[in-house]
Parts: sequence; structure tokens; C-alpha cells
Amino acid sequence: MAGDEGDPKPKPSRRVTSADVARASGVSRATVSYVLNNVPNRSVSAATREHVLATAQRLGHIPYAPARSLRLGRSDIVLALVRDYTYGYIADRILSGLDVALAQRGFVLLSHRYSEQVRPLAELWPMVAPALVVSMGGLSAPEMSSIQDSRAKLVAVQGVLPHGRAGEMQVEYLHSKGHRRIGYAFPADQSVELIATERLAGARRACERLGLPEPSLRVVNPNDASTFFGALDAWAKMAEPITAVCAHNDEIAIMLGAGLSSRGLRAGIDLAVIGVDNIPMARIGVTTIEIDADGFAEHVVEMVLHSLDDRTDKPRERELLRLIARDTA
Amino acid sequence: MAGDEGDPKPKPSRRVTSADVARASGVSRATVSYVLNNVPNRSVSAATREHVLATAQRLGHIPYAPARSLRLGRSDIVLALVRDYTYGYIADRILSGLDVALAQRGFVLLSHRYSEQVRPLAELWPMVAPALVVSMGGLSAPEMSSIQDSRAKLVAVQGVLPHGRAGEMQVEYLHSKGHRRIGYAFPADQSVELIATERLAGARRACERLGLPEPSLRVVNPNDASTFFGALDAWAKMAEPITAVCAHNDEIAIMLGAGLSSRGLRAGIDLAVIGVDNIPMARIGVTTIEIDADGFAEHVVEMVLHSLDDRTDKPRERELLRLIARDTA
DNA sequence: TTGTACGCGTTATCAG
DNA sequence: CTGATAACGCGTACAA
Repeated sequence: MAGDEGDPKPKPSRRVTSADVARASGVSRATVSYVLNNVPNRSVSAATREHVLATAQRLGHIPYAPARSLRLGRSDIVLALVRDYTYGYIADRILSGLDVALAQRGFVLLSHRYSEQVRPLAELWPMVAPALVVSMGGLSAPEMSSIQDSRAKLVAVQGVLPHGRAGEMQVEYLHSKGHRRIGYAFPADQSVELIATERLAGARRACERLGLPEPSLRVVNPNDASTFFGALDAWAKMAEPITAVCAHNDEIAIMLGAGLSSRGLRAGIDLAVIGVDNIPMARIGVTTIEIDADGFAEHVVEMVLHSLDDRTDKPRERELLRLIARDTA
Repeated sequence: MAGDEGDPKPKPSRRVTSADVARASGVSRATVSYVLNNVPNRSVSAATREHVLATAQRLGHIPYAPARSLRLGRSDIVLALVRDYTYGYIADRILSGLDVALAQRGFVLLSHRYSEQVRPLAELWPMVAPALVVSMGGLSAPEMSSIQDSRAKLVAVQGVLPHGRAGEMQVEYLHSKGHRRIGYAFPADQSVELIATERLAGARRACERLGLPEPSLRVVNPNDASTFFGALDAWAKMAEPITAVCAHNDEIAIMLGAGLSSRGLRAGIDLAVIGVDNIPMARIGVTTIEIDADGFAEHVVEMVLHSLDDRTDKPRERELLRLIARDTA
């Protein structure tokens, strides 16, 4: 293994520094830097400019980020703080949209699955020194102030999506279809609790406004199918059985539907079910509140670019939710 | 906007440097560095060691990564290259398991949704200067050599999971249940093509070995429900209709099942369906080949830690696939 | 234990 | 206006 003495050794191929470019083009390092950074208020003759650019290109010079960061006190890294990657569908849209937009500005988007238990945020800043932080989930007060201590700007995605409104829309639709007794399938998953609570609160508000009884709450766990059967049974056994269920999301709606069919019942006929998200799988017939992933992503991109440019105006409001009626409700 | 002159300005709170610690504890910067890095072969008296550690703690000093990186030529960043976050379920396990393990060694795991179209890999290295790169998907030859040029170590996750074996297991199980004519639902998604092709090849191998006709291939697109109905119809109209389908993954298996039920048929009775992954949703009754996400994650963690320690032995082999028989096949 | 050169890019200050 | 010189940011590690 280590005995390949004949090997010319892949040669770590020395990094090409700006000094190399300077030497090769016969100018000073300062001039190279001015050219490469297009520094305003510094006029460089077009001739040398071209020459330097050409040699830099030829040698394959790429400025070494750690050195830049050390000098500037910040890096070209935009850090996305993610609580959880399991909600891959929408996160993927946002992260990919962001990276494309940032690439044009010379930034790179890196994401970190953040957990206070594993590593306090305060330790993260010196390790990464990001130019900007995008928080994809809620952040506590001390966490917020920890970011302020770092020199990074902060963009919080939290609050962009009106989750409460999603819950309202579910109930409004079910109500319009004649349902009066409604169940609510709430996720057991800790990491989505904030969002889930908002959606539930919206559903409750809508029920109250429409004069319906409070939704009958059941906690379900996608990792434990029996919780779905339990919920279904409980709802069926009620004095006045519920006729429709708001599911926290499409995944839960689909599992509810599968639970029904394994009991010989059918979603949309024996029990109405409505989800949230419009994940690809929902296209098979699940009524849902669609979250416009692309619109959401664009909105986040605008927030980030505004912040990078120190603009204080808000990006335009978008309608991010939309009812999609299909078979199950 | 800029006119908040009364504001005490959140004060960028100067960074605490190792020089600050040296000054405050009355020793040289060198000593501070030796203490903080536990440099072997450098005897530092226990007294000063304690003292330095204490002041560093008190001042809240955290070594500034860009400076370290500049000096060492590498950072404490481990970069995970991800093609796509939509497969959130397993990726989440791996990324979270890795970060926990790396945190204990003083590294931080950052992931980047990599696309050659957006930014060539060669530009990524100087921007991040990772100590190690974990590639979660396949990498082309030029991409590989680009990594060699950087000073980063490389761990390729590709190949850890025996996808071909998954396809074989699907067919073997269906065969054991008496099925002889088998369909294959292949995903249209570009980003999983490599994996999908491996699984299909495995299924074909098993058919050949068992003396079955080649599986009847249909391409389905989770974003387009009609492709599922099309596949179902095509299979039903065959001279000798197929009786069982291998789905590329559980998502497709579930959508196939939903397509069946919206035609009044049932998976497991009118047509057998078997998936791969055992995503939470599959627990509702989908027969599948489970991918042991935790075992997979542990394996990747071991690979990474071995690489970090320059060990050349392979981590122990694990049985990562397992048949889970449920209702649909 | 300490002094100090070094890694690399940036930018304030100078010289033509 | 065009270009060069040199100090700086911060942690590391060799020579003393």
C-alpha cells in the first residue's frame, strides 16, 4: 500500500498564487490584485489588464479563499443552516436555486445540518466565517445573538411561509364540501413541531370562524404505522364520527389513505383527507394545499441577494399557497 | 436607513485572537498555540498550560479558521458533495451521523449541492479548501482528477450500496411467490440514473439466472401521474400480462399502488409491487428491500474516519439490504 | 519557552 | 494616471 516507491507520487501540484501570476506577467502582486478584483478608483492600463487576465487564465490561478478571508475578515461562503434534510423536496429547490444565484456573484452555498447538541453555533462561525447565514428553521434568541457576534449577515427564512394560512385553507375547503366534523393528524416528529403547531392553529382559527367544533386532534408517527390505524379507529368510534381529516402534510395524508384502503375503505369516499405540500407523490390523487416551491425559492433568493447588497426593502410578496383539489377530498 | 446615528451600533465585537490570549496570560503566542493544539514533543509546564487554557476559555477565544487554513493549507471543513437533496431520508441519516462523528475530531461537515453546470469542481476547492471530500454520488473521471489536484482527501460513497443486489432480491422474492412475468418501473429522473441502472441490471441478472423472461421495462416520472397509468395499462394489455412489478424505489411503488386503487384494483392482489428503501411511508404496507440507513451511515462514517487517520484498511462489511414482506407482494 | 518567518491576497501609501 | 512597495490579518512551527 505505502510501498509504491516507483510511483511519481501524484504531486500535490503547488497552488498557483497571485504572486505566480505577477511574476509571469512581469507586474507587481498589487497590480494583479487590482485587475482580478476590478477595484474601482484604480485605473490600470487596458494593456496590462488584458495581459494579467490572460496569464492568470493560462496558469489557472484561482484566488485562495483562506487568504482572502483572513484579510477581509469574511469568506465567500454563504452558510445555510438546516435542521433536517428529510424534507428534501422543498429544501432541494431552495438550496439549488440559491446556489445558482450566488454562483453568479462569486459566492458558494454550503449547508450545514445544525444541531445545538452537536456543536454550539458560536463554534461554527470561526470554523466557517460565512459572509451570510441563511437560517432555514427557527432560531432561538441566544442563537440569534450568537450570529450577531459573528460578522455574518443573517437571513431568516422562518416566517416566509404562512403555515397558519395553510391550515385555514384546508378547513375552508373541507367546509365548502359540506364537512362539519373535522379531524387533525398532527406529526409526532420533534423537528417540525413549530411548523406543525402553526398549521394546527390556523385550522383551529378557521373552525372557530366557520362555527365548526374544534378539530379532533390525533398524533401520528410516520415511523409507526399503528398510530395511523389508532387515529382512524378513534375518529370512527366517536359519537359523531368525523368525516374529513386535515393532515399535517402529504406524507401523512397518503399514509392515512393507505390505512383506509387496507381496511377496505377509500379516501375521498369514506373519509375525506387533505394534505399540504403537493409533493410529487401527491399527484396520484391527493387533495392538498400546494406550496409553490419555486416561488418560495425565488423569494429566499431575493432575500439573500438584498441582504448581500445591503438593501433594506423587502422582496415582493408572493402567493405561495394554492389549493389543489384531487380525489381524496 | 444609514441615518441611525444614535445607535450604539451592534459593535462587530473584535475577534479574540490568540495574541489576546497570549497577552492576557503573559506568555508568547507560540506557547498559546502549542497549548491549544496539544502539540506532541513540546513540553509545556502543567501550570502555564492550565493558565493558558483558562484564559482562552475566559476570553472566549476560538482559533480563526481562515488563518489556520492559510498556514496549514487545509481547513477543518469536510465537504460532502451531494447531487440532490430530494432523497432526504437516507442523506439526512448519513449527514447527521457524519457530522456528529466529525465534531468530536474538530471537523465540521458542510454539504454542497454540486452541479457541474453551475460551478466546475475546480473552482470549488480554492473557495472551500476542505480537508476531505465525501462524494455522495458518482463522479466522472475528470472530476476525480480535479480532486486529486486539490490537497483534499477523497471518500467516495458510490459503490458502498450494492444496488444491483437490491434488484436481484426484488426478483428473487417475486419469483419465490410464484411470479413469472415481471415488470420494471424505471425512474425518468436524470439525477438517479446511475443507481437506477444498477438496480435494473441486477433485476435482469436475476431473471436470467432464474429462467424468467427479461423484465418489461417502463419509464415512470413521479412528477407526471399519467406515466404511471400508462405503465399500468401497457402491462395489463400485454399478451401475457405481467403479474408483478419491481419499482425503482418505494415512492414509485406507492404511486403504482395508488394508480391501481384508483382503477379499483389493489396492490398485492391484482398486481404485486415491490419497492426499495423502506421509507417511513412504506410502513403502511409496501413490500420492499430495506436499505439500512443507520448501517449505511455508520459505514460512511468509518470510511471517513479511516481516511482522516490515513488508515488503509477497509471498514468491515455490513449487510445493508433486507427484504421486508408486507401487503403489496 | 520565545522570537519570528511564513502562507496569500488586499489595500494604504509612494514614486514616476 | 499607472505601477510598485510594504504592512496587515492570525495561527503555526522552526530555530534559538
